[in-house]
Amino acid sequence: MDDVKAIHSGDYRATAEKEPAYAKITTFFAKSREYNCFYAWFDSGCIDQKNNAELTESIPAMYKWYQNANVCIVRLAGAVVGSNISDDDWFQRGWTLQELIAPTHLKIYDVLWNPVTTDRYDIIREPDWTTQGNISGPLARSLKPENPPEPSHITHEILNATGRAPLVISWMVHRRTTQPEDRAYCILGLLALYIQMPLERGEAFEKAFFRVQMYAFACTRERGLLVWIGTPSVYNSMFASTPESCDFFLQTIDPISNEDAAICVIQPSFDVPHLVDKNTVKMLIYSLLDSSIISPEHSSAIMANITPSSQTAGIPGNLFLGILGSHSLKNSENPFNAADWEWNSAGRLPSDMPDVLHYAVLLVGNPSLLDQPFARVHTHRHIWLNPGWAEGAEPLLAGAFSESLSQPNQFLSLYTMTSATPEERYALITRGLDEVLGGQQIQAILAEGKHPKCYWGTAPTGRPHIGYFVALNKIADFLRAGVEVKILLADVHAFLDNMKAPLDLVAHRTKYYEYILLAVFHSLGIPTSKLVFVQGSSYQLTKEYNLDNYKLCATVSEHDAKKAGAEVVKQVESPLLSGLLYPGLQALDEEYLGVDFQFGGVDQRKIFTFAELYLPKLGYRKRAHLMNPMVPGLGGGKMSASDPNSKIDLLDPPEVVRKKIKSAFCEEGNVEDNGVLSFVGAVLIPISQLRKERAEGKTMDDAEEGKDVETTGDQRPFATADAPEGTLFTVERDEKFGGNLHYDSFNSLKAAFAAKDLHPKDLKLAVANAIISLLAPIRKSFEENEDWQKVEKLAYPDPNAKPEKKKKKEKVYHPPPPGKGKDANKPTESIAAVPDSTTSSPPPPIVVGPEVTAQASES
RNA sequence: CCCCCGGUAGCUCAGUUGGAAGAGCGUGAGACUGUAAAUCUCAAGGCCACUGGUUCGAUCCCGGUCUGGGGGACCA
Repeated sequence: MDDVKAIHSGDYRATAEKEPAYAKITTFFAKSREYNCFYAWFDSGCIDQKNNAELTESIPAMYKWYQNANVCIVRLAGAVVGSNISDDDWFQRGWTLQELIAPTHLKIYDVLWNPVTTDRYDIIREPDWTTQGNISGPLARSLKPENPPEPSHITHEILNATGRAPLVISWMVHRRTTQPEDRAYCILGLLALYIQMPLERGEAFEKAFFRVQMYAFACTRERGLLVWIGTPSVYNSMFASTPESCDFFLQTIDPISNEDAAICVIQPSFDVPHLVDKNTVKMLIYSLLDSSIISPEHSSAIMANITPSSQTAGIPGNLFLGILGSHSLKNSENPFNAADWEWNSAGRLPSDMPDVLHYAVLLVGNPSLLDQPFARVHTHRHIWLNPGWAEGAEPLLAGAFSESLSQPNQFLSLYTMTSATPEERYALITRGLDEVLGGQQIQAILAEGKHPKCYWGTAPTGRPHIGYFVALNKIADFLRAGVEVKILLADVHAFLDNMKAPLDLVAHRTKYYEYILLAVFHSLGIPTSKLVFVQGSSYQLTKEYNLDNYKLCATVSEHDAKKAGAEVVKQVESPLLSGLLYPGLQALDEEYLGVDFQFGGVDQRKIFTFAELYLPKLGYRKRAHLMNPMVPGLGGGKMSASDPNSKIDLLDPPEVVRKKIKSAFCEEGNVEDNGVLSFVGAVLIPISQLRKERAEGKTMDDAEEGKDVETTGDQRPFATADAPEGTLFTVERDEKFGGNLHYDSFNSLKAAFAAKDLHPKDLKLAVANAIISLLAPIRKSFEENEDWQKVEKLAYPDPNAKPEKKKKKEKVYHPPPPGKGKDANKPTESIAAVPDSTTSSPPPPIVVGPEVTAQASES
């Protein structure tokens, strides 16, 4: 229909009637009338190919449009009645697949508009769920052989069934499109109705194919998408890289035998904003069972082994089903890295294995084959497994599966909750905090053996300062306690809060924040693979979110909104409306991020109580709130982002750090109003504590802490080599004043300072050195990362560079005539200044200014 | 849409019947203390929003523009 496109885009009024496409369209309309249709739709004329928004909306919907049409009329451009119509190009193209499959009533004409059969309809499919198994009509089941499965044989029942994905995808193997990415896009509607996936023209096929699978999976949880054989997508190894991987309907695949094995690897990518959850793993097991990879008798044996009714049925022969996981890998790295699987070398699952994994591997087959690469199944020789599993020697494994099937949320929790009691976890989660609201909720979650979810949000406004260490360090505690942590980059909030980040900067600042937060986490030894970064605008602009926001606006009084934001939202003389929305959005985030509690500074308290009050009024669950203490500013008062001297930026170079610490207010013996001392208590001691515990191996759930390959910088506590056991902070001091001082707690340090045993200057030097050592790795990663540096320039344009030195207008001084002017009543002075001017005529202008030339007098 | 008021140093604001721009706070340097603060001494900083006009001369008077605030717009 390329000719139609020409009409569509060109000036058709003059030439339209001469175009062949015009005749085609009018005939199409005439045929439509024969089927009593008064409205007709055709793709090339009714979708503006240049309008990306329209495309995005249309493409997934087209399937539904075809399905709901009274009749779908097809004209084969390369066939005439009598020839073999199934050779026509229409059966080879990608976009035409849904035209063949979706309609309830399909009528096919040849190139001369002769109907290919005398029947009113050629293929009729019943759409109703009771009759969807029916397919009839003269061309149904007769155009092509039934095997391999062919679209003209397929009923809607099959298309709606779980496990349909490989079938649908396999049809694309032999179909083609003009644009490579369309080969992926055109099955979107078949896989998931009503899905909205942004289309990118010129996108590489593999990326497009991955996104189609991901969106379809997110939308439908169609587990058939996980069933494929071949090379995994580079974007996410859950999914196939090409449609050919799903083509096992077309080729003979031997079921897994005792001499064979299959491995599936689940690896979420950054594009999938959640970790592999238990249900995904479970679904993968089912999809393996569904697939023809596993022979029926093995399949039933596995089922028997994992269903709760049977105890220890055992799997015949060497066949076994195993599961592994790792959370130490970076998304981009090869999951088959031997080093990352070392923890399995003990021959059993680790006792503190979390139920949320970054990688999960399901294995079916003969473990002795794992030392060799497989032809059909992607795998790698480096995986090590304990063969003992195969013989059912690990009854826990079977127990885990049966547990998982009876209680969907308990999958693998057998392994995760053995190392620490709920009480210990709760104590770890809440230690060092200023206040906890709704702690019982967290205790209840822990008591059930589940992992609480939390989020910490930050609005990308000014450059982050060292106060961030308090919150970020606390997150290490959360991870150790098995909390799932999301980091919200609240870009929308940054804009709403008095436009602290203008719209053109906010995207860059978000990126900048992501870089710097990652660098800080790495410098603290916190494995970032466990953290999920979420950008606020990724969900805060959706329809549902906005509707909830409006609901909230109709619930909250202006007075309450204003009060809730009083501490956090910048208070100005004439506040903007956006500031009133701020607390509401933050409340909704708890629901939309699906967390159990929110974590933030005590300055967030009003917003937190606001959320606790109003979220239930929208029918949502009330969340718990944890608040960390605030670090006071160096000059006393708040550490404010707007006052550069009250804060130290995370990227400040050592000289600046020393200078700022030096100028801080720090009165001898004064422990109340002392920013330097408070910083030791709020940041340095906790970090030291964390490092000490890590050195002692007390990291509980977070086994990777400090071992992450990304970890940068010195990870020792702030204590010198000569410090006694248990020292958390050493103050180096000149022998003249008595030598080094060692403290094992903040209280002892504070007491020493109050008693004036510890001099402010010594403290300042020690603190400055500690801060410098904390910041060094962050600065280093900044200097090594060119992208980050580019983003920094875009995010924080130099204000001094912007106003291109306004040229000064030359000033011409016109002395007042004698007797006039300000000093007229002091005649001696003015006459002395202009001795020649005795008349009343004004003196000539005197040009003032260094670079003034003749131009001045011209003007 | 109508009326009123404002825009001067980083901040809060003075000021001039039109005659080379001021304070307080803040900032920087120095002195005094084993840090800082306090105190003292010194210093830096302004297209007086933009743009036309009147004038020998405009931050000031007049017009326009931009921008911020307050009030009104037939309800009492």
